[in-house]
Amino acid sequence: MRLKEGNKGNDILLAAIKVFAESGYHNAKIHKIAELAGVATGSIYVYYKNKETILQRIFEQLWERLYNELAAISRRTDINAIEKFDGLIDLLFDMFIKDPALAVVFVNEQNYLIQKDPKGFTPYYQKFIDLGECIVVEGIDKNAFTPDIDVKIIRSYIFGGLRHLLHQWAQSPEEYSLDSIRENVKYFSKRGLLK
Amino acid sequence: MRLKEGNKGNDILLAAIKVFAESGYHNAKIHKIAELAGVATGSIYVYYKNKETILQRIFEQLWERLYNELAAISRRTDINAIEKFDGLIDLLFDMFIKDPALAVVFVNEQNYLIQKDPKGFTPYYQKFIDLGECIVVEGIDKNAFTPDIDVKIIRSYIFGGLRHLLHQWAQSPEEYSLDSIRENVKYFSKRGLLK
Amino acid sequence: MRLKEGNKGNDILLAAIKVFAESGYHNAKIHKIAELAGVATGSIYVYYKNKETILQRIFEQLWERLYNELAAISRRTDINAIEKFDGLIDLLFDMFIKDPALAVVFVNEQNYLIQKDPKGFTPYYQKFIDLGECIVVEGIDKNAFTPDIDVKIIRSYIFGGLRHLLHQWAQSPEEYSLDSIRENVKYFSKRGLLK
Amino acid sequence: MRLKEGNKGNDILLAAIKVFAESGYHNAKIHKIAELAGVATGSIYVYYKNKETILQRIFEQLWERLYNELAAISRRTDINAIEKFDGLIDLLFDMFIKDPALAVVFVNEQNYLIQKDPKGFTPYYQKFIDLGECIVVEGIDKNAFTPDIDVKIIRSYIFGGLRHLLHQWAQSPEEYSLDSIRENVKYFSKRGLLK
DNA sequence: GATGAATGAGTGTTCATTCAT
DNA sequence: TATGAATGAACACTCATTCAT
Repeated sequence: MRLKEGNKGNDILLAAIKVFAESGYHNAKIHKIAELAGVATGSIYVYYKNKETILQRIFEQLWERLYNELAAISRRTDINAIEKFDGLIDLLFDMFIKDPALAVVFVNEQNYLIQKDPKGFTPYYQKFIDLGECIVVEGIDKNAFTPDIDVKIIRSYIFGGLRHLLHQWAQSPEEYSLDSIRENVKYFSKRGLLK
Repeated sequence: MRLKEGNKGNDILLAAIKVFAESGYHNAKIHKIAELAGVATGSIYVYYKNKETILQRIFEQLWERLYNELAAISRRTDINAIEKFDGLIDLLFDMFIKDPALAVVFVNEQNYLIQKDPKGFTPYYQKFIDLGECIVVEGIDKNAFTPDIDVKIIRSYIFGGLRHLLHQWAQSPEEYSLDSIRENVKYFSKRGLLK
Repeated sequence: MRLKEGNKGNDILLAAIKVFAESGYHNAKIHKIAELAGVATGSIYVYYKNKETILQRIFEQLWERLYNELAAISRRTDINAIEKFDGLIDLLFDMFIKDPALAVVFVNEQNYLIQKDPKGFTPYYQKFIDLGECIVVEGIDKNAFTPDIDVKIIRSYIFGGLRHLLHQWAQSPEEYSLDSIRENVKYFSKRGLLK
Repeated sequence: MRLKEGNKGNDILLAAIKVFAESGYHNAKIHKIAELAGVATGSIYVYYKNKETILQRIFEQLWERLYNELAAISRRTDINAIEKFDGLIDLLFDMFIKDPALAVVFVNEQNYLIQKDPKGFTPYYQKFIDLGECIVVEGIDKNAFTPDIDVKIIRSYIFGGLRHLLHQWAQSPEEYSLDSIRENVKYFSKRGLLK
C-alpha cells in the first residue's frame, strides 16, 4: 500500500474544501490551504494551475461521484421509478451528511463557477441532471408520474429546492433534523409528481 | 449645495446592481460603479460606508418592496389562500422580469451576505418569508392545503426551487418562456400543497 | 463690542490647536477642526489657504506674542541680565501652563514646519531667539555671565532642553511639578552661565 | 530559497532611514523605500508588518546599540563619573556623525512614535536613559557632582538640549563644527553639574 | 461670506502566482 | 518534485480641497 507516501494532490483538495467552506472561495487564502494540507504554498501550483482550478476539480470529483452513484441506481431493474426518485434525493442528502464542508462549497460556489467559465465546468454535472430527468421521464412513461409537467423545469425546481434546504440546514443544523427535511421533500415532491 | 440633481444615492445603487450582476460582488470594482453612475469614485463613500453597505442596501430595498407587495396581497379578503399563493409566485416572477440584473444579484450574493453578517441583513427578508408561511398556514386552516407537511420546510423548498429556476432562466432566457416556468411551478407546487 | 459676531478665523485657529495637539498635525482632519470651530468645512478655506497655513499661523501668533513679551522684559532697565534670563524661562513656562495644547503643538510640529518650508516660518521665532541671545550677551558684557561659552550654541542647548522637559511634563504632568522643573532649569542653567 | 543574498531586511531598514529622513515619516512612500532598497514593494511586507513597524525597528536597533555602548562605558572602572559623562555625550555625537540620516529620523519621529504606541517603543531607550541617570548619580555619590539638582529633571534637560543642538547642526552643518558644539555642551553641562 | 456635497489623486497593503534553489 | 521568499499588479478607501449655490 502507498499510505504515507501520501496523495498530496488530494490532501490539497480536502484542505481546499475546508477552507472554501469556512471563508468562501473569494476570501480563502492559498497559503491557508497549503498550511492545512501540510505542503508549501508553492506546491499547490505543482498540482493545480491556479486557485480556480482547485475549485473546478472539487466540483468534478463531486459530480463524478454523484453521477456514478445515480447511474447505478438508474440501471437497477428491481426498483421502480418512484423508488429511483427517492434514491436520487437520498443521494444528495447522504452527501451532505457525510461531508458538510463539501456541501457548503457546492451550495455557495457552484453558481459562480458555472457563470465564470461554463465550458470549464465538469460535464458530470449535466450528466447527473440529465439522468435525473430520465428517471422522471421513465416514471411518466410507466404511468407513475403525471405527464402534465415540463420535466426540465420541474427538475430544476426540485434541484434548487433541495439545495436551498440543505443550505438552510447547514447554517443551523439544530433547527430541523435532516430526516424530517428529507421526508417532507419526498412527500411534497411525489405529490407533485405522482399521477 | 450640489446635491439632489437626480438622487445620486440611487444612481449609485442602480449602477451597483448592474456591475454586481455582471462581474459578481467580489470582482466588482468600485470605480466601475462610480463610472456607470456618472459620479466620482469618492462620491460613492459620501452615500455608502463601503462596498458591503451598497450590497446590503440593495437587498434592503428589494425585500422591503417585495414584503410590502406581499403584505398587500395577504391583506386581501376577496381572494382565497390558493390565489394568494399564486400571487406570491407572480410577485417573484414579476420582479425578475422587471429587473433581471437585480435578480442575478439576489441569486448570487444573498447567501454570502447573510453568512457574512446575519445581523446586518434586512429584516424585511424574514418578514417576507414569514408572511409566505402565513399564507400557506391559512390555506391549511381553511382546509385547502394538506396539513401533512411541515410548512417551514416546504416554504424553503419552494423558495429555493423558485430561485434556482429564475437563475437558470436569467442565464439563458431563450430556452424557456418565463410563463411556462411560472405555470409549471404553480401547477407542481399546488399539487403538493392542495388537499 | 463685537462679541458674537465672532472672530471665525480665530475660532478655527483655537480649534486647530486642540485637534493638532490631540491627533498630531498629520492625522488631524480638517472636518474635525471645522466641527470644533462650529463652522462648515469649506469655511476653513475662506480664512486659510490650506492646512499647512493654519499651522503656520499658529506659530506666527505664538512667536509674535512670546517675542513681544520678551522684548518688554529685555527693554527693562530695573532688572539685570540674570533676572532677564529668569524672565525668559518663566515666559516659556507660563505659556505651557496657560495653554498646554498650544505647547504640545509647538513641541511636536515646529521641526516639521521649519524643515518643510523655512522661508514660510514666522520671523518672530528668529527674533525671539536673537533677543534671548542678546540677554545672555548682555550678561557677559556686564561680567555676570562667563565669556567662555559660545552663546549661539548654548542658547540652542537651553532652548532644546526646555522644550524636551516641557514635552515630558505635558505627557505625564503628575510626575513632576512645573515649578520644580522650572527651578531646576534655572539653577542648572545659571550655574552654567554665571561667572 | 531566494533569501539571504545580502540581508534584504536590513537593506529595507537602511533605505527607510534615508527616506524617512528626507521626507519625514508621514510623507514617506513605501514604494520609494522599496525602490531605494532594490526590492519589490510587496517584499517590504515580507520583512515588516507595516510602515510603523519599520520605524519601530529603526529605533529598536538605534537604542539597543547606544545602550550597549553606554553600558560598556558605565562598567569601566578606570575612568571616573565625569569622564563617563563625557563618554555619554561623545556617544550621541558620534552617532550623529556616522549616520546623520538616522539622527534626523531620531529627532523628528521619536516623539510621534512614543506617543502613538508607548508600549511598542523599544525598552532599550528607557534603559539608556536610566543608565545615563546612574552615571550622574554616581558622580553625586562620589562628591564630583552637586546634589542640589533633581537628577531626573536635569537628565531630560541635557538630553533635550543635545537633541536640539544636533538637529540644528544636521540642518546646517556648515554653521558650526560639531567639535565646537561638543566642547561647549560638555563645558556648560559640567559647570552645571560639578560641585 | 458661508456652506457641505462632490471630487479624484494618492497610497498602504494584500495575495495569487512565480521561480531560483 | 518541493519549497517559500519574492514579486508587483491591483484596489478599496481617505481626505484636503473645490465650487455651485
